[in-house]
Amino acid sequence: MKRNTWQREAVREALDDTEGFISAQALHSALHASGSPIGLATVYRALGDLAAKGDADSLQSPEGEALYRACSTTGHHHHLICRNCGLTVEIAADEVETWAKRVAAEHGFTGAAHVVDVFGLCANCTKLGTSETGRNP
Amino acid sequence: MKRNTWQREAVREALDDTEGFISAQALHSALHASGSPIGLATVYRALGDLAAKGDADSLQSPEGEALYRACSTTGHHHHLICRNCGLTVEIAADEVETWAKRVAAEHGFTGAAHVVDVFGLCANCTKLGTSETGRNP
DNA sequence: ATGGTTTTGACAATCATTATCAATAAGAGA
DNA sequence: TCTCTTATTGATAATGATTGTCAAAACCAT
Repeated sequence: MKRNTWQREAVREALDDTEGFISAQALHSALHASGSPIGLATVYRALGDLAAKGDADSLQSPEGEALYRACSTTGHHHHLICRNCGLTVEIAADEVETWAKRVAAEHGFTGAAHVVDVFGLCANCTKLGTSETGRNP
Repeated sequence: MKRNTWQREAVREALDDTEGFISAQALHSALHASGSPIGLATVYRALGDLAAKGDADSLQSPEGEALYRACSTTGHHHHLICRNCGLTVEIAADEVETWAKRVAAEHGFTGAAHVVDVFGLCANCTKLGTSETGRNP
C-alpha cells in the first residue's frame, strides 16, 4: 500500500516550483537549502515514483545526468539552459513543433513526443569566459 | 598533430561493423573478444574523438550509458526513436539546427549544444496496438 | 635511426545512482 | 485513542560508467 509522507510531498512541490528540468542532486540541494532534512536516496526514490506514475518527465542531460520535470500537460514549451550557471529560459518552439510532427509522420511514427532542449553558455557566463570545456559546436 | 594508431583504427572499424548503437564498454568487450588488447580508456578516448569530429553519433540510453554509432551521414543530425521496439531512424535536421542556433543567439547564449530527439511509436508498433507490451511509459 | 611529442593503458579517482538494513512512522483495525 | 503491521526513510556502502594520472611506448618528421 502506498503511504503519504511529507517527504514525497516535499519532492513533488519542489519539482512543481521548479522551472524546467532539474537533476535529482540539485533538487536535493534545493530542499536542503530550504531547511528540509530529506535524504538523498529518498529524493531519488520519490522522483523515480513520480516518473513511473507519469507525474514527471525525465530525460538525460548531455553529461549523462537524469533530469526531471513536473509534468505540466498544460502549455508545451522548451528550454534554453546555461550549462554553467543553470539559468533557464523558456522558449517558444512552434517551428520545432511542426517539424517534429512532420518528421514523425513521414516515417510512419505516431504518438510523437519530443525532447527538445538547448544547452549553452548564457551571456553572463560567456563574458566571464572562464575555463571553457569547448564541446560540440 | 593527430597521429594514426592501430587502436583508433580498430575502434573505428569495430564501430563500422556494428549495427545500431553500442556502448563504450560493449565495444571494448567486442574488441577484446576478437583478440585486440586495446585498453578501455583508449576506447573511451577514441569514441569521444570520433564523436567530436562528427564521425560518430552519440546518445544517452535511458539507463544513462553513452551509446555510439558510426555516422552514415556527415554532419550533425538527430533521431526518431520508437519507444516500444527501440527502432531508430536517422533524421536530418537542418531546420532545427538553424532554429537552435538562432534561439541561442537571440538570448545571448554561446556554445549551444542541443538535445533534440523525437520519441513515438513506429508504424509496426502502431499497427500491433499500443497497450500490448506496455514497456516504456 | 633519432628526438620531440602524442598516445596508450593500468589503475585510481570521481560522479550519479542504487542497494542495504536497522530504525521510524503511516494507517488500518481494535 | 492505542497498537500493530509494514511501507518508508536515511546514513552509508556498493555499483557501474566515465574520466584523470602519468610513466612507458609508439608515431612520424627530420
